[in-house]
Amino acid sequence: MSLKHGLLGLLNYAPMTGYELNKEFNGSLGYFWQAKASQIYRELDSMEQSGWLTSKRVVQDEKPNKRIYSITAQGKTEFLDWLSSLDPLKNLGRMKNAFLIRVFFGGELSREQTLELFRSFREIILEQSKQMQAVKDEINSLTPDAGYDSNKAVYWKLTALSGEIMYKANLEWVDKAIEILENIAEESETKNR
Amino acid sequence: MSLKHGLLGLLNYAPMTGYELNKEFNGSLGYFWQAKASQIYRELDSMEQSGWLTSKRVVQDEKPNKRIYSITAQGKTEFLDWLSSLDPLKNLGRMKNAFLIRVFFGGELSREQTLELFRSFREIILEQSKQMQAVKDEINSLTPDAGYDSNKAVYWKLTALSGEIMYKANLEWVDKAIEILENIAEESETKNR
DNA sequence: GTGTTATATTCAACATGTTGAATATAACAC
DNA sequence: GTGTTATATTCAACATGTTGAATATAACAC
Repeated sequence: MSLKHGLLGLLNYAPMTGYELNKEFNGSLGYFWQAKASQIYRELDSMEQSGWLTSKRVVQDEKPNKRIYSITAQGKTEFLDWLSSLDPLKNLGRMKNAFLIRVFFGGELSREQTLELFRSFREIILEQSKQMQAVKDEINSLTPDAGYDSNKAVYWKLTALSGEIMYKANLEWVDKAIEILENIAEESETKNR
Repeated sequence: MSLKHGLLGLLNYAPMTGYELNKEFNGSLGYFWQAKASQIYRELDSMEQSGWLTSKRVVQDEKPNKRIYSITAQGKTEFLDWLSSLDPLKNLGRMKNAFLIRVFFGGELSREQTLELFRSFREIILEQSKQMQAVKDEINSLTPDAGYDSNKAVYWKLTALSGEIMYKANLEWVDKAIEILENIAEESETKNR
């Protein structure tokens, strides 16, 4: 139930339309949880039915009508309960990593093919880690004016730090893996001479 | 489509029943991709309908009947195509991390509450990293007899190495986070004196 | 002038994942 | 003797996630 609660948390800051939420989401939570706009709208619907939100339709002339969502008292309770509960932590930490499934079956490919996979993967991780770094710099450059809240910023920085450390570790692993595979390739070449 | 292809890869080693596949899965791919038995049975059904598998029903006296699945030529092609394709890599690397959603909203809780969250999270990660370590030791102790295949083992070791490095990085982050939060707590205490 | 982006949803169809109940017997643990 | 584990699926219901089409206008870029 992370997406619903993430949206609830954003609406806890201020009422918003689905469109605005989608943008907010992509600029913050989106770095560690992905969701399409169509999913967000559907979740908002279901949250309203649960009584966590209310919505007001605003008629506009020149643009499509919009619907502004606000969190209810019940929604706030739900959000804070979820946020502070130690229970759902148990399911966390278990990582899902589709690339490792392919690595696991690497023996079915040639060494050149697996090396190519690893090199492509390396580029993707490197690209993402650069984006992460940019976000980190942005957060660190926030100044106490313009809605800056040092208490919130501490936690935003911690999420960016996690991204930084995890990408670094992933790169370290890819590099080690490439090195190992290249050495094996060389060894068998030497043998074949 | 990782689960289907993961199961395909296991059936590429040998024909198996859903029950056996579930056990195999939990002892290997399950470390980086989770699936319930009921999901596995359903996927097998759908894979058979796609022509990737065939199944044979085996009647047993004392135990429930079982169904043995075998990979087809079409299934093998599908598996190898998936394994070597560079295309699906693009969606990878994007991490989903439900704990970070909660960290992001840490400002809504008291410092003691967030510290409690981090400490609980630390225990969970530590526990999982120990399990990972046990698996790593197991793989490393494999010897060339008993179905050991040094080419496969290289890749199994690489998956275990990834787990090791990622858990280590996650622990490094949690420790840093706890340190940061404790220092802030102290500072505000000092101010309040 | 032509194409793209921003605005603001809604909808359908399908894929993937979770929870838990139901069935039935043998073997092993305490 | 009583409870748990292993064997071997099947099923229903629901939750979550993905893909892509549909609608309509204004503003900006080249």
